[in-house]
Amino acid sequence: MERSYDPSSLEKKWHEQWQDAGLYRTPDSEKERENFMLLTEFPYPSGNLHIGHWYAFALPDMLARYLRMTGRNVLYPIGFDAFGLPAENAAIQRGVHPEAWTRENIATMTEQLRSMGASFDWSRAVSTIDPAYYRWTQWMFLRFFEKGLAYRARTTVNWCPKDKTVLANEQVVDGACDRCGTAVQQQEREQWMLKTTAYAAELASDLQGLDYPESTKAAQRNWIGPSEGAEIIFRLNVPGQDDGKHSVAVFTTRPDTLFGCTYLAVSPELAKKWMDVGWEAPDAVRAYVDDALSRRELERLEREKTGVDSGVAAINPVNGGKVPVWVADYVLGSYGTGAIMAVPAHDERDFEFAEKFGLPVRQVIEPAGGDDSSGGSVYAGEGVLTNSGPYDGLDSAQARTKITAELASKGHGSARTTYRLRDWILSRQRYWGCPIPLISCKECGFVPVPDEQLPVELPPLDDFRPADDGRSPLAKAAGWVKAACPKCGGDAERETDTMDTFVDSSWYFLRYADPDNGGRFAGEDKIGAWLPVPMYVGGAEHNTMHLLYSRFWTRALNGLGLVPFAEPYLARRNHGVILGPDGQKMSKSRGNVIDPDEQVAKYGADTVRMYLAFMAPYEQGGPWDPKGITGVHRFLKRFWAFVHDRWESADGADSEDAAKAVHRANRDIGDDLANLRFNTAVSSAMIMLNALETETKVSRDLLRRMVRILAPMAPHMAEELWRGTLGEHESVHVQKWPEPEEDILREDEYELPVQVNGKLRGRIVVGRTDDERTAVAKALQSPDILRIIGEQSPKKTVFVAGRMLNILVDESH
RNA sequence: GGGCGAGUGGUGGAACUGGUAUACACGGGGGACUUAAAAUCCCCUGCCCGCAAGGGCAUGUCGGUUCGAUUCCGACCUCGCCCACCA
Repeated sequence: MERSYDPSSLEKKWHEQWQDAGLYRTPDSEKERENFMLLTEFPYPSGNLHIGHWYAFALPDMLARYLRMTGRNVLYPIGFDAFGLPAENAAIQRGVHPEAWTRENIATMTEQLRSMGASFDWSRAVSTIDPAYYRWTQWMFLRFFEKGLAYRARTTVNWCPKDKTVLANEQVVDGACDRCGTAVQQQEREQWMLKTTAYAAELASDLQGLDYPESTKAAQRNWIGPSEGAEIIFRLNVPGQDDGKHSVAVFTTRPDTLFGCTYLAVSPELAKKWMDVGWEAPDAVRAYVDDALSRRELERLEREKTGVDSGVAAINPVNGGKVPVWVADYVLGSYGTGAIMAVPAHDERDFEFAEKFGLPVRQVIEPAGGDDSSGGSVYAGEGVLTNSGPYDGLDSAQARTKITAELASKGHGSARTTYRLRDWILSRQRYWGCPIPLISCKECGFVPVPDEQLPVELPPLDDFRPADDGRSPLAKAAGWVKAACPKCGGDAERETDTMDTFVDSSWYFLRYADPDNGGRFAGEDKIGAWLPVPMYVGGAEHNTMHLLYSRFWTRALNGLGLVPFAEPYLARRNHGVILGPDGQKMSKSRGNVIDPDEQVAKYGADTVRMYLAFMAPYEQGGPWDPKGITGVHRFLKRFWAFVHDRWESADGADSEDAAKAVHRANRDIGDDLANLRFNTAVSSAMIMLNALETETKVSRDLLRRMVRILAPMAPHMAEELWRGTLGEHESVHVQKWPEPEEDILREDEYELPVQVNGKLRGRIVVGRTDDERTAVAKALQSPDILRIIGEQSPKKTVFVAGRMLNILVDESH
């Protein structure tokens, strides 16, 4: 008796069944099965699962299931990246404790994630807010601290003068506090930093060996931004001080233009440093620096170039020429040395500045061949040196080498590669993050909390706003802050900053290998069994920061001998974004949000999974089409009905076409899933069913095969058919992926398209092993072809076995 | 300004390594079933000419290589994403 397809009851039934049976619990090793951790980016527990989560998890789940069926011991882990600002906002707005809010969200989302029917191993679920997890975050931090990779430095933070609070970057909207609208200022403070730049060169060069999309590699390279050039030292004449007593280093990629330098420009940040060490700067300079430093970087970028003459003069080391030193905020304090040699003739920015302030422009490069010089008065390209004394006539590349070498020999500079990458500012003045396990002692400085006292747990607190002095809310937990110095035993204070949440996600994949280990972040044997990650699937928005931080973190651990590999992820694939039906990003305010729970209620999880797979290439994504999903739903209903109908009536035999249709789908779906081509995998299944529905002879063997190859895509329906209709006892998800049989797929005869002069003119039936001569002979008997070529005999023929035959004749008139 | 990528029917898209362009699906048209609707099923559906057979045109534009180009090369146009006063 045929039952109608009722996804809601059968899906629920199997979720419970799978869970009770521990179907997706993954052992650390299995006989004759290769371990494979298929990693996806663990979610932030916002409290509600959206369609993007389905895209991120349900589709890789198809790959996980396929890999399992083809003999791998697949770990498909899940967890929660659960520290972060929204929990604090909820606490402040609604009076819920951040932890309570977060834990509740985790509970809700766990249920929603289960409804997806993904093959997560929940027994290994990791949550970054568990002290048992962040204990190891702290432990790793201390190892970095001991090695000098974690250090303290002054940097600026966003400061709201009205709320008297430090703001995270995402709390600054158009330069204003997102709560009160007050203009945000910059404030300097001491922060903990991680020395990511120590690994900049390796992080850039080692990309080569990784199986990442080209765009991801480019994003990484771009972010690290290696730039080759030279550091050049200029002696300074500072009024009121001995000439040449001080000096400044500048970074340039164009030492060949050194003779064209007509002034130096230093960043306000560097000028401030000079003042701090005793420079008696003119009032105008002080005013300018104060003003520039109070502005946000974005604002500095947007306005017209400004600056002020510092009164200091610099000596060009290559010719002894004297040039003025200006302070200008178009120079970045955080890049290179914070100072530049300005060459207005060959740099747009310097030219703009020079023009505004009447500074000289001195041309020292002539475009090679003399052809160019089109456009404005600034030639920024390479060429031949002029007005450059002994270097005249050299080309830019030669001059760079020579000038740099001669400067180096006199101690006036050196070749240098500079990176755009900055050190990682780790400190956050926040409650809901991982505490930094250090104690500040007046006598001993910053002292690590002893390992055996880890984790340093977050103290209970009622008010989660940052303290009025801009310190973290933790500063308000007086009892917690007070501590004895682990070194001298004297009165001391705990560090009150917490860590950036990117820390938590920098090593979570390691914990999946050994989530319950109480003695180490993960046992060495477990790490050896599971890591590095062979495949990491995630959103393109994490191609820069998360990926880079995580790569850095792993490299740092590797440097300490704590993990036996430098790169955490051997392969990476990105997925696209699902947009609303209007083609816009989904948002409540636009009213274009597709709620996955509603879709599941209407069509079932299998339909939602398969529609997401079908709608577009995975790396691309695109708009959700409310009509489009019906096509997939119809397919599943037809598949269901087909298997039911045919199971009872099936006798032993298949028609040849039926067997071909199934084995072809068998092969194609396998290839497609293995390569994350989910859209064509679904299409292959549809083609199979379309072909079968008109076939009368379909055997039970063939039906079994059909159900198994559908299992990765529609796990619930496949299980119900397999164990219900087909009467099997073991889950379909522990079955072997069937091998498509070559004998069945091989065609003894096939239709060969025949072209005449490159135009398709007919088809002939040829044997699989027919050679060119046979094919041509057959073609020349075909009326379709004869009609075109008439009496002519072929001038030339091109034959591609299995593909086509092209017959070339003289064009008739 | 730099980097990466994409332009194929009314729509989402398919096409292996240069070899039958438009698979699969949505939408549309027609029909069956039904009192009706939903659901389901069948047929048609790139454009132009033609009753038909058939022919011509078409993968952003223009060129090139080739027996043959959506695919490779060059120039251009358009769009998207990421980065950006990085010296």
